[in-house]
Amino acid sequence: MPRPPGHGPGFEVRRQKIIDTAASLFAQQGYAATSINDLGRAVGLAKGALYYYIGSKENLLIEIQSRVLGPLLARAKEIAALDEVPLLRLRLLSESLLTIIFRRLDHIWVYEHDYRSLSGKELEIVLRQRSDFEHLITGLLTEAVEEGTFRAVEPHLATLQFLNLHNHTYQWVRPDGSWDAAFLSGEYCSTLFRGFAANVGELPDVEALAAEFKRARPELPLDPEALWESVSVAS
Amino acid sequence: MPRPPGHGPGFEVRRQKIIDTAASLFAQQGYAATSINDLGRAVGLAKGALYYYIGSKENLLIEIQSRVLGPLLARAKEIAALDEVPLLRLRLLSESLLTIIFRRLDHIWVYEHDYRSLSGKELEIVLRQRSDFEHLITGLLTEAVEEGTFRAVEPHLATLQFLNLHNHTYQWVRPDGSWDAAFLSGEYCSTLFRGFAANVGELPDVEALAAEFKRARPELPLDPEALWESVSVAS
Amino acid sequence: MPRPPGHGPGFEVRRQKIIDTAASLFAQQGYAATSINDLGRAVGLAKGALYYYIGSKENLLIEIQSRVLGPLLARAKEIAALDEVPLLRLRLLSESLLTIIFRRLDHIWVYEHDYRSLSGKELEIVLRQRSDFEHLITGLLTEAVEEGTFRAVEPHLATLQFLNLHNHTYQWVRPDGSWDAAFLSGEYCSTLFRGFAANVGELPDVEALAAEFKRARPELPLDPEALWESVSVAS
Amino acid sequence: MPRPPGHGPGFEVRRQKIIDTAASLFAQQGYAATSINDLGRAVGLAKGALYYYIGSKENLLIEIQSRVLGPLLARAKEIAALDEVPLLRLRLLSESLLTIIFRRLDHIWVYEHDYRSLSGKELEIVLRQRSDFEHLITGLLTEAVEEGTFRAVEPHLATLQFLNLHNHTYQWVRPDGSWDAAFLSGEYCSTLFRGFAANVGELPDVEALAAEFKRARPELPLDPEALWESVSVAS
DNA sequence: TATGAATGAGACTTCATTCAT
DNA sequence: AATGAATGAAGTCTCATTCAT
Repeated sequence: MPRPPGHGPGFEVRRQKIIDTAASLFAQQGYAATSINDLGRAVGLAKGALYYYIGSKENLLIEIQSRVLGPLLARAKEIAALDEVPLLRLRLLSESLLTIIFRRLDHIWVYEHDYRSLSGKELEIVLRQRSDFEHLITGLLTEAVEEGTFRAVEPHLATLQFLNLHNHTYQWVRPDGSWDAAFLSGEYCSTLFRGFAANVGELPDVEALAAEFKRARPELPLDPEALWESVSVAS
Repeated sequence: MPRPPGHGPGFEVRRQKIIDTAASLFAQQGYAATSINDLGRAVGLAKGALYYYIGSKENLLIEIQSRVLGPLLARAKEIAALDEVPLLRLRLLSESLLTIIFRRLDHIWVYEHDYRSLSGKELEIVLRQRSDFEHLITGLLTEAVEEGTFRAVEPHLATLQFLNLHNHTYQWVRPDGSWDAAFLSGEYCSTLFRGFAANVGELPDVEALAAEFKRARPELPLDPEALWESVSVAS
Repeated sequence: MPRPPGHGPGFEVRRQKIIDTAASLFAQQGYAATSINDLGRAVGLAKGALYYYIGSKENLLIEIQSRVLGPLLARAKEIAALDEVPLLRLRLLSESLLTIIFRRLDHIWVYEHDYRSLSGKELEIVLRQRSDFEHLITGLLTEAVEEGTFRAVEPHLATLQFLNLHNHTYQWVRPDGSWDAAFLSGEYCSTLFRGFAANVGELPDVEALAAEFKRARPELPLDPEALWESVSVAS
Repeated sequence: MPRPPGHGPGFEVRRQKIIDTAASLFAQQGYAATSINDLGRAVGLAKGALYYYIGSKENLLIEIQSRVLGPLLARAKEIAALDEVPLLRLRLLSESLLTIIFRRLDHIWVYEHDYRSLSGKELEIVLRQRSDFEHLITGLLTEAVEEGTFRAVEPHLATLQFLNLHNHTYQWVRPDGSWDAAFLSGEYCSTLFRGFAANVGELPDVEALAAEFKRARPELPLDPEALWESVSVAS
């Protein structure tokens, strides 16, 4: 959502910093409870100048949502399309999701908490993207059932369990704590895969596969840092 | 936070109805986005009269929080104290939690979403109660590990998985859908217990135990209706 | 446009006074240049209370427009339907229009000046009503041409001349000056009727007819006071 | 209000174009409702540069007013001083006025609508010029009465009728419609002259006189184009 | 018990204007 | 000659709360 033409080189940089600050404030106090004045104070800019950068308060919310959903969906699609067993792809997708949660906890707070503050059209877009993400997971789970790795769990309900487990993490996680995204992903997947398994003894060693994959394909979609940066600055 | 003495008999009844309505509105639009005017319109009372009943807007939030946490904690303590195997107690606790979620989805929305709108002291109380609830679960999970039913999962992390799975349910559940609390509890516990099991083949048949328990002890803590009503009206 | 139910008896009275004051301020400074604060100061009410009465600033404009157009159109329809010669009806209509202009010069200023500040739907309504008014005049002028009293003037252009002459009056008229609506109407009609006449010598003595009509039918549509009051207070 | 000396040759040209654009925008949306940003977008100039040319927003209004009043008054004085019968001079003046209205409808809208947005001193100047214009007309009408062509109409009231008829035209006229300034002038003057005539049968054939005058003196004050251009660019 | 009326702070946003570069 | 950036006042409107009746 680039601003009208005719902006200096510093514009976009500063704009991104303002959105960063907004995400942080919204995460702490909530979108509705954060005033434009608060934001202005936090970034050291008068209200007028603020609007020069942001357009509107709701715009900030939109930007934050797309900062989360953009990289997430892009990454998820890449992973889902890999030529690997479904469990590995689920494991990679889990780690990507948790990585973003760890990396931008404030964005995730806003994403999870305040998406309903969006107005009609923007809300639709966000909801559709969320739905797209869900369907990718459902697809992978269905594959795992069909190939016999998982017992006959209902794919939709299994998807919801996958999402519950991951998406609620933002409520308590501390990015600087002793657990990181890779570890948590291993734990979550361990629980889910055993829980869904047709036969626990026959489950592939997903952690080994994931380690191998990361070693063999270090460039690709496994470092969320690069993707996040690229998307958020360009958005 | 009951009103000073000297109120007619209808006072408390009407007050509870107002809180019900408030919970519904807050759940739909969010606490911050719901005005006292909205509430007045919804209950058919002018603002002056409304304040006679509610004291303040934040008061409503406090009431709603305690309506959820009161019965939940009371129930959970009863269940944790039962003389049954840990897995059955976890299963009963799971169903209680989900039952409340199904029964009072609007309260849960507010509970999950807007607890951070509380001011210092009230927030502390809520957070402590939440922590108490967590510890009950951690205790049961620890028991299951110690008796060898579960493998050596880290109890705290296992607790968080249990809570993630249950607490995020409010985001998508439809109380009038095809799934009920008992079914969902069975599914969640199936996933978690298999996921945590030391040996899946040796897991007790928790569903059978739960059915037997409900048959043998129909009166006590398994019908959340009675408890909810008693607590919410008296609170 | 009555306010939501549940207002005391003084509400409507005060509301009308506020609209009066608004019309006066808008007439002096223009709609866009008059702030709600100005209005609040003028009526001695804080902003909050003001909005309790007015709903929105644009609402004031709508009310003022309808205060003018309501009585005007009602009166004009009555007059056009009278069983009198076209020239008398035109003369009566002229006097009604000028009477309203004299009586509520501030409303007319707003009506003529700021109708374009209305938003889409409300603007449409006003424009349609204006158009209805025009068509009544066109009808009467056409009658006068067809019966041979007027020469073959183009009715549309004749209508526009009638309206130009009357509607621009608000720009300079002083209600407390030496001319009143009846006099000015006589002058305007004298100019127009002679100007349009097929044969000036054969024109009826419209002033005599008007005097006779007022004497014979004093109750009906010739005293704008009553109509104005009734409409404006009830609106 | 020319800028301080030391401007390049293109300065004045560009400045005039900006005022043109401003007149167009003010006419469409009103002076108060048009922002400097709107103007900047319309002329393709950033705000800083805009201020280099315009000085202030009110300045634009002043320029537009004087663009209308300058040529109008100059022309009117020339015409009033002609050695022709009063009715011809009135007819020529009418056509000049309507020609300007047709030619620069947007300027006229601003002129008629927003002159009250001027501050004290500038407003005075405009009002005096308007008054000067009126007096020229009053003079001609008085002549016509004194020479017996017109009946004993009150010159001031007759002037106001003349002005009402002409000045309200901007409200509905379409410059690209089927009527042009000459035609409309003929119609208006026909109505007024017959309306004011002492004896309609003895009125001179003003249309013939006007045609003759235009043929005999094509160079002078009858083509408003030249005058407009000269005045507006030099102002 | 209940109401309508009033308040004043504060919300989001726009805008004319200035100025360093 | 021109720009992008910044300001601060002011604008419209909402809202939790209070209070006389």
